Amino acid sequence: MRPSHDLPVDDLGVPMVTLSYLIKQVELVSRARLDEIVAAEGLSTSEYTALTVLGRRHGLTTSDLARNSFVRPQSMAELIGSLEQRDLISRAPDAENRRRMIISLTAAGRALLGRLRKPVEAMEEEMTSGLSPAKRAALSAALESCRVALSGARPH
Amino acid sequence: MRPSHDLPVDDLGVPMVTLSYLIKQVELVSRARLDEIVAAEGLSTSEYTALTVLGRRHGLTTSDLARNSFVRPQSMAELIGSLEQRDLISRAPDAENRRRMIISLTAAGRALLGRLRKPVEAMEEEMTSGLSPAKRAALSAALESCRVALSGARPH
DNA sequence: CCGATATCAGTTTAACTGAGATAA
DNA sequence: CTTATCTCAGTTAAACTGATATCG
Repeated sequence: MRPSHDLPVDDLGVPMVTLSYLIKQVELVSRARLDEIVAAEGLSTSEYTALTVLGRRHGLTTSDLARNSFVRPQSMAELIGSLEQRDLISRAPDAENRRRMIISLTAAGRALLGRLRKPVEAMEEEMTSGLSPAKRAALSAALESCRVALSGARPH
Repeated sequence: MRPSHDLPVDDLGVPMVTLSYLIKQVELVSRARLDEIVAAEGLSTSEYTALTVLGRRHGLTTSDLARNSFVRPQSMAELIGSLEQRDLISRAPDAENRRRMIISLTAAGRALLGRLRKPVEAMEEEMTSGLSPAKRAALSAALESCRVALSGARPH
């Protein structure tokens, strides 16, 4: 008899890996690759991620980015300050709420993202090389479903 | 005309989110939930993860676990030392290689994993509540394919 | 007055690098 | 001789908490 504290097993009794463990493992390997790619442009992966979010959505503040990355505003402020010093982003007070400092990519920031586009796409191509286009699309859709189900957040 | 440094867009010109970004986002939300769940038993998510790996595979050392989590052996040694002090794991020299210290779960460690099984499963159920069983299975398979494609392609 | 944002300051944590001993 | 493991020690990086000011 199997004790109740055993890990979940499949039909053959093989210990199963949880979905969150699999997600973490894929995140670890893709993160390691991304670290190398963006380091060539002097960026950390966290900085790169912030830049891509800023390239996709407009009118964001440091606090918005902090919530997006599950860190405190003070932590994100340090990262943003570094990007600002390097002229990859700029900030300007929101006309409607002068407490908010709206962040924008500079031309240099957009150019940097442009240089990283191909190598990042190549890494993702390699990562999904075992999947048909349909399965890859299903993977993205399933991940988005997981994100929404757990956070209740609005779609991108 | 769209400058070459623009981010990828879909057929409607909507900026697209990369797969690695989606994976990171799902990892962030599931990680936040897992943090809360395992904190009830005085664990960090990293500690919980190490315990689940040890519950699934036998004969592992600190260095093995470090490789699995992409950290240095010294970092994993600190985590393992803490689990050992709490009697959740024990270590014994490998008979065939007395330099290796093989880690095993103690009865207390297995019991702890047992107590966490249901709440963790409940979180994953919630995360995949928008997916059919077939789609959830496909998600796991696709993630495993991604992991192998990226990590199998490189030495070390 | 309250809530959100920004910012300054100090602290903690979890990783890191380096060095040295031992076993196969 | 080389490589892998373990361990001790110090360092760094990136988060954290706390406090303060301002805007709406």
